[in-house]
Amino acid sequence: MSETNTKNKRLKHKENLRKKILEVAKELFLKHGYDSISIRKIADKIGISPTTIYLYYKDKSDVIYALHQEGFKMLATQFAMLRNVDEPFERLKAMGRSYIEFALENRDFYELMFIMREPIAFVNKNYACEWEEGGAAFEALLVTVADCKSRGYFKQADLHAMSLYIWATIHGICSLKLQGHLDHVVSAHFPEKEHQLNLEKAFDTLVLILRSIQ
Amino acid sequence: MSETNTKNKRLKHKENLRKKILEVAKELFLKHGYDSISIRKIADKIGISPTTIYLYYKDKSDVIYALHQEGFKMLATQFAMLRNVDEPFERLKAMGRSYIEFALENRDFYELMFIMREPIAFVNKNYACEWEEGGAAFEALLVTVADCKSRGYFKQADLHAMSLYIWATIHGICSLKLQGHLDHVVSAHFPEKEHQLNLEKAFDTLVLILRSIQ
DNA sequence: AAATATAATTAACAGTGTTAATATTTTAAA
DNA sequence: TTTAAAATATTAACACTGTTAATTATATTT
Repeated sequence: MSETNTKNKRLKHKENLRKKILEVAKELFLKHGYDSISIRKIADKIGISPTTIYLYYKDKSDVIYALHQEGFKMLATQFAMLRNVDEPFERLKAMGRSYIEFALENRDFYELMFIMREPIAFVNKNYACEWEEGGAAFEALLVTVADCKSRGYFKQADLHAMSLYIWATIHGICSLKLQGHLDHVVSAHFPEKEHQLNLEKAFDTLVLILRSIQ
Repeated sequence: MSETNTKNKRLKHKENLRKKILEVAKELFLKHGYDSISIRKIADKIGISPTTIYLYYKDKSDVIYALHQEGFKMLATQFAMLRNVDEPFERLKAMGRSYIEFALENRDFYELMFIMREPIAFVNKNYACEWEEGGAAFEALLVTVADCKSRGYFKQADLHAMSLYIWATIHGICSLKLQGHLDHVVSAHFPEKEHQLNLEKAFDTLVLILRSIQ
């Protein structure tokens, strides 16, 4: 009885400290960016020794991968709210807007999830399996595109290719925006234009095009 | 006479060492990736002291920015070969293929040029102007899209928005491919498909769509 | 040849991730 | 309850990183 009790306490403590490490890592990440996530800084903030962290995470990229997973949970939560949009093309548009909104409001997380190589390199070398969270998000897109097709949209295109294409386009828009390329290049050629609108205009163009190929 | 001569010699020596530093940095970059570009490693390879590099480049991000510029020269060279393609839509397709080819054959350079934040942060903080090389590449796209429009393509869409959209789409395809997301996510859902084709299929979808909205 | 620029170096600072050896604390058995 | 064992945490150290200030060496000019 008391054995299992103490065991549970230890397990709970382990879990708590593991969570605490992730929490502090997230705090550093959101406050001062990716580069200032440091094992030593995390340890200092918690009040433990840097090496203790290695008892809870394999290495630094393990911590970063945990952060990566956090981000996908956030995105999944946002996507889940769109399930009640019945008309598939409307849902597709809403997903696009939601994705862009996520990218703009969680820039660092988006970078970690879709731009940086480190987290996916970690999962490749350690788990040797696939990328569950990302796969789930892509599945949501696939289902919606399939629904669109069943209602007469995108007749000429392959489901697989079409989904990939849509994701690539919206990711491209977000990626260029976040890295500053969008405003930078465009302002050089269109100094009079309002930069904030570039992203919206690119998205509207996608919607326009998708509608026109119905 | 002899004064200017010795002055020239010194200037030449300065230029040569500056070039040598960049050359070695490029070598390290291409052989072992971005992360193994280190001031100390560059210095060791040349046989000079690490601090000497600071007499030729402001700091590490200055070296990396120089590498960044190298990449844009390479891309410009590749684009220049397409000027003789007369039919604008054919030229647009060729540019897209050329861009993708560049990304696949110079993965590290592409990452440095369009994905990483460091070089553009450097130019922002130091030159306070714009991003010439990138601007030139975008201008080439703009001109081609304008030519397409003048021949009846993309009637409904704005030149500006359309160009941005095309760039974003192709960049998105390249970006997802290079970071491994493309194959990773898709293979989870389509294990039987050939991964190499994902990129081509996404590009073909773009071309199909662009043609259909003529 | 001496004075003066220029160029390059050494030494040091303040960081980084990570490992091996050691100490401490907690749990289980005698 | 005391002792052996297991789990947990720490210190010290290694091998790196970019970068700066002070110093030395080299080349140019007076």
